[in-house]
Amino acid sequence: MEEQATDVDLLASESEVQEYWQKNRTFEVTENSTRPKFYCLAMFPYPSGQLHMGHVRNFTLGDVIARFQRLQGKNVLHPIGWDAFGLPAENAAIKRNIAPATWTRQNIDYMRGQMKRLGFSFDWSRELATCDPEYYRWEQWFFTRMFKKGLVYKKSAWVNWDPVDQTVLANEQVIDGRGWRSNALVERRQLEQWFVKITAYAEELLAGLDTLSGWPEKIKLMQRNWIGRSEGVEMTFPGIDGEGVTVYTTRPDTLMGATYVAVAPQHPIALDAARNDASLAQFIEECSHVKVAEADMAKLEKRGMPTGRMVRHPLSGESVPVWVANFVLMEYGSGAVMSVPGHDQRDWEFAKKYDLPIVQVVAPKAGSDERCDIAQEAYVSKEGVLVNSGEFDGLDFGAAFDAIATALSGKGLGERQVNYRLRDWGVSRQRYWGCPIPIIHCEKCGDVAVPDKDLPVVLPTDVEFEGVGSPLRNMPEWRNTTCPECGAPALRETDTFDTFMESSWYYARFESSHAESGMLDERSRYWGAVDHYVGGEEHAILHLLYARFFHKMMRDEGLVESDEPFVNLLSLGMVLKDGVKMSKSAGDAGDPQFLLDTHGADAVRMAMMFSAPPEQSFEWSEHGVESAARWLRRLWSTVEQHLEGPDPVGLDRSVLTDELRELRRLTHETLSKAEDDYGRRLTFNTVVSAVMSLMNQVHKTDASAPQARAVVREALEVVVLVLSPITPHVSHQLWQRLTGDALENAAWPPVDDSALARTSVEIVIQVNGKVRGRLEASPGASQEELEAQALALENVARFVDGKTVRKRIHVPDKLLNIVVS
RNA sequence: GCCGGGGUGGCGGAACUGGUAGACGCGCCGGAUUCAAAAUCCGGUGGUGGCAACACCGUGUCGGUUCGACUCCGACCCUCGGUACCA
Repeated sequence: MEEQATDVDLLASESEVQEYWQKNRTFEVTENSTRPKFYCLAMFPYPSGQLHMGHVRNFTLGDVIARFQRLQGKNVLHPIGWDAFGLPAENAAIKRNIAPATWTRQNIDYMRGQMKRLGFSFDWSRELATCDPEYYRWEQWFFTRMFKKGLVYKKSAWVNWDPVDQTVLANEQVIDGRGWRSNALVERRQLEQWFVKITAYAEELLAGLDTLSGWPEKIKLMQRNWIGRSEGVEMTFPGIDGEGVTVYTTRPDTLMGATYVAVAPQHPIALDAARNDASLAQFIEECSHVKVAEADMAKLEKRGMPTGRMVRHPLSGESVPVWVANFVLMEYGSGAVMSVPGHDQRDWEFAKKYDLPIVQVVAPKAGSDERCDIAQEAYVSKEGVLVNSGEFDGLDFGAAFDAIATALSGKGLGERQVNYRLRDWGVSRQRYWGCPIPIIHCEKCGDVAVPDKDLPVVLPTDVEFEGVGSPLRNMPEWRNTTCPECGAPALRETDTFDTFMESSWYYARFESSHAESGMLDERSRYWGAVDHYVGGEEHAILHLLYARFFHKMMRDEGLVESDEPFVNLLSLGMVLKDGVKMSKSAGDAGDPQFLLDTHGADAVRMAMMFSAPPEQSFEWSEHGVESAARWLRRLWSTVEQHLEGPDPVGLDRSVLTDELRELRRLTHETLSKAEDDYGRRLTFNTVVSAVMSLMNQVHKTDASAPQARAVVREALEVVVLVLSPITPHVSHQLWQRLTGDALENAAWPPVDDSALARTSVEIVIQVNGKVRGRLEASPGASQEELEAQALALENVARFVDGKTVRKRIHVPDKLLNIVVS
């Protein structure tokens, strides 16, 4: 039936549809709808210059969900904005001598154009950029609330310091221990910085995960592990000739096997000991030339040195040496650990290396088949019982934990304690391109919050930025101010916020778009939590945890009502290019512009959706785009040819041929599958393939008879509608032609269950689990019936004859397995 | 190092609850159309053996559970993401 495809100009057609959307403000939403609300949000992008295929995937997936929910009759909020502060703008400023603000605004303009070209159904009236004073003003306002509440404090923390550029470096700017521009050996330095007490919410952040049934288990598991709640004992090893050392352990049962104590290189006891020990001082100095990152610390060769100090074992009273170890983190716990080389592999290796004693205090229970040879490796199991532990011998893990904790408590040297791996959130950045921290330092009054009436503290944008030193520190006219409390001359804080601050609440601001009366307004009550949040799996921990934390702080401030910001989460795999993730640091690899210009937005969107299911990472290849465009042109010409025929007659189900019944069954199966894939499974690749299969069937159908035309018409309408979330431009045009109505008025049609009924099913016949034949049977055929027919099949008989049938497994309407011996 | 994923034809992937492995598409091969080509349409396509019917092998590796394993369990290899200052 195929004629040659008419040459449809997909590109011209797309700009026509986009003009229509713009003119009709099709996707702008208000809060007074009677339809149920649905808030769909894809993680907003950093304006790095141009979109890459990772963005295309992210926003297409969000758009598909938004458009599907509209077809389901929801009032859909689908906003977009820009995570506009950040490091790359400063890098660009240095490299190209362009102000960060100018560079950022230019990038936003270009990327907005690309997004419009991709046909995303955003409500553009709600667009925001986090570098707008109108936006960050409320972040500053909120920070001062938290400051007054005591959720914000200052403490000293480590940074990577570039001694040549006189600047703090991000971890990614430190390459092999050297500054990326200066190539200077980076040092660790301590600076006074602002922290927000996320640990105060650790328990709630952990418990809240159990309520998030719409989140992938793997994300919740990662967050649980990140928070890292543990139950243990904090105890002190009293000093002999100086200070004692406090340690935290989750294995107090092994305490009698502690043969030394290891402290971080920056631990006070280490620094003190180094004063009279040049080689120790040298060792500590060497340890300071490691990047602040945990991964780098952990990959270090484990090294240590004795401090010469001794402490007393809290129970045995024996002298225990204190060592400095480069793998002990000052910022975790008390910066010291008790070392039990018999029952901790890392301690075991350290003890072997430095010839420290290894004592076994736990042994496998009698009759256990656990391996235990302290000479070869540490025995780390919690299944054993205590030995060599005096009065505690014979106790298992639980009993020993209790007994030793009680003994320590009795001596006043230790207490049970719940500990978290989670650390407080350091929000200070020694950067220019960020939101100014709204604090004023007064010599008399200390750190004072900027009063509401003086907000926002606007970041000056007319700066010379060279990447050396801090521009804000060098701007006395900005920095010098007066104390809001006493009126004396005072200085502004020159640090800016971590950009995770801005991305922790933007979802809420979209709801109360452009509110001038406050951070959020009553519109946030209508929209509530984000119903579906879409974004890359690389944000599984930091961004999503900070946003959950921020939401709870906003709730406790009376700004939002829900406990969690994101009801459902779709965590996307990476789009890889040559095996690595696409990101701003990967340059402009994967700019979709050329593909948009040659094949159009629908083809790019369809190819992207068809490539892989959302959670999966995959290597991007352009090959699918051309074939998607070809497929869409063919769909178009098929619809056109259909419309050239006579007007359709009404569908009469009672007179359909088997072939037409089959096509109708496939049509309604596709409809049913697509609804499930869009709404529940979120696998849009399988929607595309189901629709392709249906079209293959349409092409095989002889559509000359009136009833055939009616069945084909139904199939074409289903194809156009079902595909419309993915290919909105083509669907818009074809729906108009098929139905005479606008696509945005369309509703998802009901599945006709009667069309789904089958007249016969294929049964697979197995012998001993191997497929030996198939047969057609009526649905519901009995096992006896099927077995008789099966044994009549030559190939089945061949494997059964001369053997004894031992068992039959029957899966109704699917399979019969005959087990013989 | 630690935490969390992933590994299926030449390629992207499908198989949803333990029940036909490879749907759908790309690529490739053959055919139609064409003076010829492009475009388009039709057909074939996991490997090995066989004229064929069909058989054997096959979902990273090794082992286990089961009538039956891509799917469940154990060990390992490779790979990707995160690792608190990239966002």
